[in-house]
Amino acid sequence: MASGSDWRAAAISSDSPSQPQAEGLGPARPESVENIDLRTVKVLLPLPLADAYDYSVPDSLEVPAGSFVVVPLGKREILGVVWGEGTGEVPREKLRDIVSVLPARPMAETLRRFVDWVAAYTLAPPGAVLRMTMGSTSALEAPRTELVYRPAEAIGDTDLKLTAARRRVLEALKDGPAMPVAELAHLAGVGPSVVKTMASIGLLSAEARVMRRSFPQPDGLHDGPTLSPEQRRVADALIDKVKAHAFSATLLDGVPGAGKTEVYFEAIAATLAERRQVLVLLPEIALTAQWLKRFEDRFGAAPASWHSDLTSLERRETWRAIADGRVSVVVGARSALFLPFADLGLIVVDEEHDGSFKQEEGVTYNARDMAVVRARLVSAPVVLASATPSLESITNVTAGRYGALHLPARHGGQKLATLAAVDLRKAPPPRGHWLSPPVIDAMKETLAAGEQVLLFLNRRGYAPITLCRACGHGLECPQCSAWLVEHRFRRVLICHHCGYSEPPARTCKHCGAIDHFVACGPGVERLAEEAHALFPEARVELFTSDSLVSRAEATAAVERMIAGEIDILIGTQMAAKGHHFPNLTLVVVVDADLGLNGGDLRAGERTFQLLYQVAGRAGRQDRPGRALVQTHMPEHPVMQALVANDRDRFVTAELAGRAAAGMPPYGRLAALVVSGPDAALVDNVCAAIARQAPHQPGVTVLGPSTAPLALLRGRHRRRFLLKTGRDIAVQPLLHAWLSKIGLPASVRLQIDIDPYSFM
DNA sequence: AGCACGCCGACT
DNA sequence: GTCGGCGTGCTC
Repeated sequence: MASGSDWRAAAISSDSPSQPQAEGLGPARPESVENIDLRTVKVLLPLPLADAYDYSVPDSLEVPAGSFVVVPLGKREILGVVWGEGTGEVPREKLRDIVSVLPARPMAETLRRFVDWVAAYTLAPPGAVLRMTMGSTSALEAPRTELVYRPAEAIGDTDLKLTAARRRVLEALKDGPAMPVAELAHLAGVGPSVVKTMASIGLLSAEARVMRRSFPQPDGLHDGPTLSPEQRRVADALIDKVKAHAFSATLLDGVPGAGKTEVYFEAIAATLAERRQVLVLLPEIALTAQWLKRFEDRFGAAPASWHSDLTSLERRETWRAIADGRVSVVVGARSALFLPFADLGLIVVDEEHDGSFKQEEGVTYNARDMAVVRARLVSAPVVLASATPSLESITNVTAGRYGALHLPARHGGQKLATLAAVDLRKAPPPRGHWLSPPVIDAMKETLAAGEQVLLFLNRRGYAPITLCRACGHGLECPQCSAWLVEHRFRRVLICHHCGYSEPPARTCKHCGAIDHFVACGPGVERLAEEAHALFPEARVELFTSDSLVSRAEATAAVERMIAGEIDILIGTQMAAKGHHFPNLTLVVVVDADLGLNGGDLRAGERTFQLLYQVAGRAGRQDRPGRALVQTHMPEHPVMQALVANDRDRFVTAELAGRAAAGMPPYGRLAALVVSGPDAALVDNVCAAIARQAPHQPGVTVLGPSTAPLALLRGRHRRRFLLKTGRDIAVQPLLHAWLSKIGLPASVRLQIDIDPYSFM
């Protein structure tokens, strides 16, 4: 895992701002005799270092706070940001001069404070957070240039060389701007070599021009959809918040189809009218062609998008355009939160309940929560939109920390799907199969009516475990303790945690038995096989991150589904998000218990959210859909609320459980993961950590336990869970506790504040 | 994050 | 004998 969350680096950093000055030194800047004429500044580097470094400033340079500067570090030169006055704590002989200041506008103070805030909250080194704001390492490299050509000043005595082609080139340039080769050659109807030759013999002069991608400007002037009176009221309330130019946090809550997107689009239009910038955060998976099309229909142009598959050139162009204020709307996944907006006027977090806003590696932040922090720092409104708000947000509304706007279901809108549990104890599927008889009957009816079926299962691959029937040995990843998952279509065994893969073998390494491997448990591929066997005529398709590798493939699959070219769609989480399939009338949750029993705090919440979304989307006006939920525990309160599709009842049941357990949102959690290649050494460190564990009211330390993946990428892992009351600040507590622990170099300690996944 | 330094295995 | 693997430590 990235060393970005190595707390040792962070620990020192959160100390030093409060560190008293050395004795006898002046209050603001130490001024010992030899330092009196030396200007120094703190420069934060985009590296996981403990803190900013001091550098001396040559007389010729002006370096206001926020300046992007090149500084020497060891024997290389890297880009950093001036973070403030020098500390004066570094001996003069270690100080080195800043090399240069980049001609870019300095990083805004609000963004610098945001970096510090996120670093302090997540206990990550500030440099690791800074790195996220720099977008890509090359974001500030000199912009690309291209050569443009204009007629040379004096061409008097070169008449003899003016061929017809050359004349056309000069004609094309007459009175117009200088042009790059390709454009000029095209316009003059000549080959590029003509232009090049003319430049080399002095008929044309060339100069370098900065290339800048231009971004189309969305505007709010296009006609929006006609809003219902309720939608208008909610939209107006959001517009007022935009116009206030002040911080506010608002939960925008409404069932699927109630018009949340249309309503926050109105707030976006209002922000554009104020000539300020907008950031829309979406879960990676929800940034779909459908969403972009809706945006373009309303605003006449696409927003700038920021996601993981941008090329480095696109990243650089987009980053700079945002910093220059040439981009007015950015839509992106969580990392877009760290972009250098010139004048941010509104943040929207759509699908705010979605777990993918939580970054699990490196700096472990939750983009939804940090969006509220950034909005506060820039004095702008933030809107959290969801049909199934997270329990955290619901609690924040109840406590008065966030406002709430509710969109009622549209009158005459589509009917909700009917939900029913299928008790797997009473109607079990045949051995080795996963679809129960009632589900198969429902599938038959649906297919007979020419309608579509979605089988939902959150297990990739063919089967979660492969066992040897002769000795019972399961196939495990050699680097992790996770099972290897068979991907039968691709003929490989894959570790879903580290990506390790190997070809399927016929011989068991443990007992030597040949061809005794057997797949255990359900996976989407196996489900596809079962569906195919049951309905040989039906067109079955997989919708998973393994079968759809690119954005384009995913889009194409969605289009095939809408066009009715698929009868049975089988998918993981990916299939459940953001799509509306009008002819889909049966949704089957193949194993709802997977979500309820994983020892995962939010499993029930996720299952509920999934079903609620699905229930709101399946079917159409004349033929409402239905959803069948296969479970072994239909009497579980969460399952009952789920089948009743009763959000309030679910929230009440789930919150009661959380309160009883002192879990979020009623308490705070932090996970500590200790890892290293030597298990005994890791255990020693854990023993030391356990000995120093804080004892105070409202604080519980659980662990050490072997982390759910006891061996990950060759490192043995142990986990502590720190549980405290809401009123306790976790960071100082962790700080005081862990600063007493000496860590051997090979052992790493990672901290995850507000963990999501318990894996 | 890089990059060097350092201490153990197979070779131009 | 050295070339080179990556564990460990440092960079104002």
